[in-house]
Amino acid sequence: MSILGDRILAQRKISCVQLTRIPATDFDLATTLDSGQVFHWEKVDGGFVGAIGEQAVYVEQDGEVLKIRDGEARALPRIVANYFALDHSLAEICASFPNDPAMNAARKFCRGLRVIRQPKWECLATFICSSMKQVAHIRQISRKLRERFGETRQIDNHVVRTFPSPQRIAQRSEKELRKCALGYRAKNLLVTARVVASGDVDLEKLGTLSNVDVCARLCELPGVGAKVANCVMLFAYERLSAFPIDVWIERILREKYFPRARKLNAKRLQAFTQKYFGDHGGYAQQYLFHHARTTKRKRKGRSFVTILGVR
DNA sequence: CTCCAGGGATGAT
DNA sequence: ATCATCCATGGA
Repeated sequence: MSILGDRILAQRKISCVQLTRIPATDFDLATTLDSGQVFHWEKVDGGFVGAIGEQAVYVEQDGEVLKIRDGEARALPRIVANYFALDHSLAEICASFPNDPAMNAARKFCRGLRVIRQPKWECLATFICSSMKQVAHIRQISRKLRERFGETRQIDNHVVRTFPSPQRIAQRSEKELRKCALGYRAKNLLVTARVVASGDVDLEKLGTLSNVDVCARLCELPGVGAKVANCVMLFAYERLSAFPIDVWIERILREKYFPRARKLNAKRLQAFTQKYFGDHGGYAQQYLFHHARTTKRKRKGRSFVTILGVR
């Protein structure tokens, strides 16, 4: 038989066999990976490849089952289930959302979206790089950081790069980091990496602190303000009440919850969201965010004129 | 081409 | 205490 034939057989064996199945009810993999909380997963034939920490993973969804590539790691099913937070009781969480038109529309639209558990440094570093960047840009920055400074992993015939450790980034220069399209964010990432690498701030230990204390400690880091801190709390510290307010969410809040209101500064908005959205506010926020960002095409009135006017 | 993006730090009122 | 400005970059 020809070499090509052998190769095809080998490939078919890899892609059809050796997939571990884990139950995943109330879960939508593609929606979750496209919801702007994680930025490095890449779509490949039928599924996605990416890294969970240091481990390369292939994962695809078949109804209420996740099929994952069983690599060397015995604990991979447990790692995947933990990463995608399959233990969150999503039905209860969604039922706890406020009952209002915007929230109901988002809840219906985002069915199966879960707030995942990300590695702390990776999440912190990525969101430091996220300021004034569109999701597509953040994906590109994440990819460049991984390509230049991360480590190579292999899953099937795909190459996956891990996110570089704080030590790894700490020993680069600001100029090197700027080559990853970071702009002014390079210095913030570099200084934060050096603070974390030095042990001056222990990201794991912050997990034992209260919400306000975690937020305060994170905000001491350069490039970390209220919004980034809340993203890290929500996506890496499992503080499900953390409610990040970015330009999208602020627009939604003003349009849907405070139509023609004056005197709405960031502090008042933040106070409202904590009280109104409650213990699972972070989930509610993520649903509102993804719904708005995904259905942005329908901007009304003047925008159509603008769109038609430009070529 | 212009617009704007999962903001934060700084200096001016 | 609140508000305005600047900061770099590239996809849409």
